[in-house]
Amino acid sequence: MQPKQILKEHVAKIATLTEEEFENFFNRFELRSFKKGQTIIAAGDRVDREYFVLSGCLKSFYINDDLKMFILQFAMPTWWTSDFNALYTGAKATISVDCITDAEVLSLSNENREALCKEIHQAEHFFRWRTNKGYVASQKRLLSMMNNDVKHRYEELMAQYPELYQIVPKQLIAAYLGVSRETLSRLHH
Amino acid sequence: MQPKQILKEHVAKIATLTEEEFENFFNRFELRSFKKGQTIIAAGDRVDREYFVLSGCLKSFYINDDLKMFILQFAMPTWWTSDFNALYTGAKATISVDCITDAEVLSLSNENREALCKEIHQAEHFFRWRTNKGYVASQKRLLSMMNNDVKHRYEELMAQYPELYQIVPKQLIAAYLGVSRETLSRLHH
DNA sequence: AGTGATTTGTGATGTAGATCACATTTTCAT
DNA sequence: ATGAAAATGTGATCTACATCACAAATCACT
Repeated sequence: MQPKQILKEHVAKIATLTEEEFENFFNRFELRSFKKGQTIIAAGDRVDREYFVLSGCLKSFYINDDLKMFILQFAMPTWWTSDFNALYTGAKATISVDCITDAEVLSLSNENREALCKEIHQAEHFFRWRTNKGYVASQKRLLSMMNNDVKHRYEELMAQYPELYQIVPKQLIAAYLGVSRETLSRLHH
Repeated sequence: MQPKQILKEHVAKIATLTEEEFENFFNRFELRSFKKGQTIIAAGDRVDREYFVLSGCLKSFYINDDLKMFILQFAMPTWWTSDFNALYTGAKATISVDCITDAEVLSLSNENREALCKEIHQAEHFFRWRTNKGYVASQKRLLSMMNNDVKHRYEELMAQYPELYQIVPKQLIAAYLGVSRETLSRLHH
């Protein structure tokens, strides 16, 4: 499927744009391809774009002072990713984003997003609901983190994204669950 | 300060409404007062309102099968709270909200929020940015949960909301940090 | 296909925080 | 003011998970 079509169907789930409006909407994006392992945002960068995933799998992650990695999100097709704090506030990135597999994305600048939201009421509507959903998902994950043990969280993740098991090295799954790779490995006993 | 004025100043930080627009905006809210200990949303309820805190302190929380409580948010003045998942999806509440102190809130129905967003482009803008901020804060908390030990998280919370120490029983602070009250009590050694 | 790098599994040991039990203090309603 | 209920402190013990160490397996590049 074409990038344009993928985005169109995604947006249509939330907002109603006319043909011309969607034309304008789509034209604000840039198509980009990345290879497995490539970095899209590195900690310390100025961030002025967010990314809509067309194909492949990205990860957004934080690395602490002990060089331990924590994964915020595996970004699969039709997911949005960036360092949203840096993007919204102008602060330097503390979250990095890179490619777990080869990937195609549509990138949208902060400026273009705000222009769209201003020009097209339904675009603002779309971005409001996109974030509403992200917010609810993030709160659910926080609760699961506090409430459930590793095994439970692992099964939850695999139930939701079975495809991850194939694509993503286990140590990254551990970094998402907030657990050591050794403990994850021992889970199957 | 008057409820109207509090809301006006809060909204003005994000969106620009004309006098008439704000008049319409404000009139969609209902002023309500609650006593300490009163329940605003109980798990299992249908949720059709969100709440803007004018005074006092609310908590939103989840209770698991073992009757252990986890606090998602202490809602202080100018904070918004609800079970947003239930509110947005129509599902029954899994999150409850009640009053830690006597409190005054402005309550807004789902219906009225959507009507406002439709009628007033800047209202949609406002709610988009409100959630953007919530989303970023939630992700930060998730990372802190994965990365930092209890002591660190406790100091972080106290640095951000020193007033909580006076107002909120320690066991509730423990329930926010995701730690037992005993461990929190031993932190000061 | 072969070789170095990355990923995974697994044992031994350490530790932050949970749980249980009970005493003490504080709060609140009458 | 007074008694009941709620909140807090603290010792003893338990446990899920971390960390370290190393071996085995898998991946990726020329």
